[in-house]
Amino acid sequence: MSDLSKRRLKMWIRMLGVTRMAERHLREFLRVNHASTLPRFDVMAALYRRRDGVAMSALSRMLLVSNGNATAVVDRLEAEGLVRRTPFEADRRTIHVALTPLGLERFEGQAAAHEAELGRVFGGVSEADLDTLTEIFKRMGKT
Amino acid sequence: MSDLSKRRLKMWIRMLGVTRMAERHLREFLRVNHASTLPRFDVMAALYRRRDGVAMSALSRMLLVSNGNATAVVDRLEAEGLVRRTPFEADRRTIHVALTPLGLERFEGQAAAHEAELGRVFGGVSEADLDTLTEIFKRMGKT
DNA sequence: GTCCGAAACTTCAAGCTTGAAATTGTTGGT
DNA sequence: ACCAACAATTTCAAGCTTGAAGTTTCGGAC
Repeated sequence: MSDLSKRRLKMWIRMLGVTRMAERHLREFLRVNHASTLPRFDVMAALYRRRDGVAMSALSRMLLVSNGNATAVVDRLEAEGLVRRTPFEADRRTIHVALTPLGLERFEGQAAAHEAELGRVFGGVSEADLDTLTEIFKRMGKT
Repeated sequence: MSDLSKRRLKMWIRMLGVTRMAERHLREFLRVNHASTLPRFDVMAALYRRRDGVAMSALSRMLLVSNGNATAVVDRLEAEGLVRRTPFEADRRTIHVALTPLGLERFEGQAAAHEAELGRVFGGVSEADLDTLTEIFKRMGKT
């Protein structure tokens, strides 16, 4: 195998390591301080950005997870009263999901804490590195 | 919240996106072409690097997963005959896991294909970006 | 030698995730 | 109006993952 493909592999392994570290830290944080989980937080964050509600399919596309997965997480959030499903009249196949007032309140509490926690996870990263990463990831996303 | 913390959040979200894309692509590749999964591949890769076998605890530390998780994946690989558990005489609490000849053969077949597949996933990334990322991730790992 | 705390694994329940199959609704061609 | 293809969602089985509790073993204090 070429040297280039070895370098790709090395980069990927390191990237995976950093991502797992950060996820582990954030999962622990949500569990201990907010009795929640990463997938729940992700769903609520997506619904927070689209306050008017989104279709289930749009939700799973945003989060890059399968449809069945989105259904399962939304089921649990709905059972806890944090999220609401509303039938969409114009097309009765689709269902709109949105945060309930309780969900909104709960999420806003968690979001600030989550943002602060990221400071603990990535505190050692220089501002220059931060912006370099964002730039490169942005380019990668377009491919 | 500070501008800095917003930039951290932005970086993290993009990083997560890229990682999920890549994982999804690789998972699909392993499923279709090798009837396998990412966790199985990860375990076998770890065992390939430590050909003489490792303790279960060392394995889960390498992979950044819980002990229970390592047990479950090794159980399945063992049932398929790809991996072997050997009691360790010097300390009967620990168990050594190693690839079987079949597992070794199977992994070598997959590893080259996996490396090639990474070329498809990260083909659009310039060599300069590749090395920049590796550098930064290396620094991040040390924190 | 005995006991107690720590270490290495496994087990377990609950939740997460996937991909495929099933269900229900829409739409366009005829 | 029919119906076949397609689209949105849910259901399902299987596998993944975690954190906590349980089992066995080790090692040091006494």
